[in-house]
Amino acid sequence: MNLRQLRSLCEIVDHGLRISDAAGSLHRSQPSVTRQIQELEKELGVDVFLRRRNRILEITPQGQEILRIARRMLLDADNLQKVGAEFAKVGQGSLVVATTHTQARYTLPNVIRAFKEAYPGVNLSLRQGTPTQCCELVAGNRVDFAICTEVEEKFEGVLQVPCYRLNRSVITPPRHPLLRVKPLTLEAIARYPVITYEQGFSARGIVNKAFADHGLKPNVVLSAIDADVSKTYVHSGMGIAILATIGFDVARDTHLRRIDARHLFKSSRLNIVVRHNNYLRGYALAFMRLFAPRLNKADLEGLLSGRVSASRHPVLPEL
Amino acid sequence: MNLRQLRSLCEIVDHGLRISDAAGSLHRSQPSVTRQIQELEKELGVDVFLRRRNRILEITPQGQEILRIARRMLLDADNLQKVGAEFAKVGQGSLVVATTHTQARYTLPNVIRAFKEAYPGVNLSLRQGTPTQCCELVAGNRVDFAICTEVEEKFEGVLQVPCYRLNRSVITPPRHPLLRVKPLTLEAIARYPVITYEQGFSARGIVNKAFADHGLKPNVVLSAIDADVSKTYVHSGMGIAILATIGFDVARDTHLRRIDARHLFKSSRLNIVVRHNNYLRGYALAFMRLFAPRLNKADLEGLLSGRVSASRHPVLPEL
DNA sequence: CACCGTTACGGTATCCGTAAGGATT
DNA sequence: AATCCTTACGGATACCGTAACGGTG
Repeated sequence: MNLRQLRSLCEIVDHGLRISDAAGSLHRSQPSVTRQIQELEKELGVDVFLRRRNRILEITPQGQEILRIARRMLLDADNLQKVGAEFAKVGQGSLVVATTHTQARYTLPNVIRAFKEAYPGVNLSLRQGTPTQCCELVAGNRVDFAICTEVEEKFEGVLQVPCYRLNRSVITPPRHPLLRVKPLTLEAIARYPVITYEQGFSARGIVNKAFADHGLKPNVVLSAIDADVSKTYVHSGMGIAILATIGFDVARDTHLRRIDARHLFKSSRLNIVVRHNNYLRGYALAFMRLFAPRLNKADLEGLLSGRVSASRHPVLPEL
Repeated sequence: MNLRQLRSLCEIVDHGLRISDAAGSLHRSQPSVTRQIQELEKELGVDVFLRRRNRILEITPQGQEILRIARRMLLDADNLQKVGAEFAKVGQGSLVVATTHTQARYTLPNVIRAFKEAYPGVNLSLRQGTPTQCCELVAGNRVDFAICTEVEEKFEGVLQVPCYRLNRSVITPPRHPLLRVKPLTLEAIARYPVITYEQGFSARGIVNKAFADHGLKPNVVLSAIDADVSKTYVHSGMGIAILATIGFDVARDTHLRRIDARHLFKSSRLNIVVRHNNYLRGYALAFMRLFAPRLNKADLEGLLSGRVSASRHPVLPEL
């Protein structure tokens, strides 16, 4: 058995069971890939694919099982490379972090500045998406880790480590009638057109639920994935926004007003999202600790290797 | 990178950093093994071993990290073979279970009888040892799983799944004065010579602690690893024995008497011990369920893959 | 000198790509 | 006809084992 064979297997599956496509992506000739699979099947003594006259129809149950293990092995092969890179050139390499707009724009700038200073040799890049997309990137090992609010779905092999608690605020234009409602109520908010996050963000679910629980139906005039877009429309008078408090920048958003609404909406958790059994280079752990200093290296490695499991309801600092 | 290189690495480490020995065990020439390591080091760009003039002194920290991952990959390679065997010949193959004397002799006979009937094609073998030895066998992937009482030490990658609770009884010859002490007390027991398990069994620790907590010091005249040996000496009048209740066979031990002592000694847990990320063939899971029907296949697989973590204090049936 | 790991070399087995074949839509 | 997987074949490559080499106790 052979890693090449396993790579072929995974690539075929990832390309919708088309050997030719897999071959292209592997930079191999197509017959070569065919043979890898044949030899794997011969050695394990099982059919991995269900064929019908020179055509692959589906993967067998055995194949599924084999695929799962193969993927883990390839991930480990990748990990070995990373270990090599880590020790060959400590502090040099690349780091890819997936995150949402809000975090990229409001939470991470300080972290990134500090990181760049500490690790000038690391090529840092951010991939932006919804929390769900971030988790998918982590699951597929396309990024080193993600920083985003929690996601309901479970992703195979993906671990969410809660770091902070995010509260909500209502953002209004200056002299908005809501500014005089004290304390702020959901009923009051529901009287005005609302701008908030799109489906797919946990915030959206929380906002919806809060209103629904009070038998209210907010008038959502715009869903955005982006706090800046939301604020732009608030400023233009289209409505008020319900955003994470961190999305309001006291220094720059002087043309807007913020009303704390933590008593109205459930807070959500801001997580670091990592892949199980993924080797994280030293500077990746350093980035995480810059983001959440309370994280402890040993704990994190325990979590990653699956030896320890995360406590489900830790006390989290607010951001 | 390839699996041969990783196998060489592990074998070298397992043979005390002697390449020649590793080569022998791998059925390869010694230069071949040397080259595997050189190529691995070249490809990863790290020194795995610290050499000093043609002699390997130790493994580098990088090497340690690499070794960990390599071992996991080789385990997975093994798992792939098992998946193959499983589907090629369902219900044929071999199963190796580590256990202690007491379980082999008193708990497992029924399980094994049922198993043999259900899977006549499986070559079942038992390896006997102390609980600690059983865990070591699991850790080293030398057995499929183990059934034994709990051990204090943590073994890397080894998972203990509690299944039953074991109580203690005092075993005496007929007409022993203790038989008239009701209720039985530790003070009463301490007046007589005691036979119990050797160090290394959780029972020994529990027994010692029970006496110590009452400021008593039992007069242990013999430590055995074996309930049958203990009973033999009880019968010969050497003393009374403190054993797991299951170690008393009402039908056959007519020449002995049993006094329930569950109120005096902490019960201990009887666990199934499995290795993390180990593929268990269908009949291995079947064996476990014959032993502990409350085990659920999906749960077990969840545990094995590390997705779920075991509840630490489940309610257990008594055996 | 016995032992151990590294280097050098020649033969073999493996694996790749090209080309051709058979089946399906 | 176009697409897709499989089989066949020649050449390059990788890998193994033997033998020779250099340190070490």
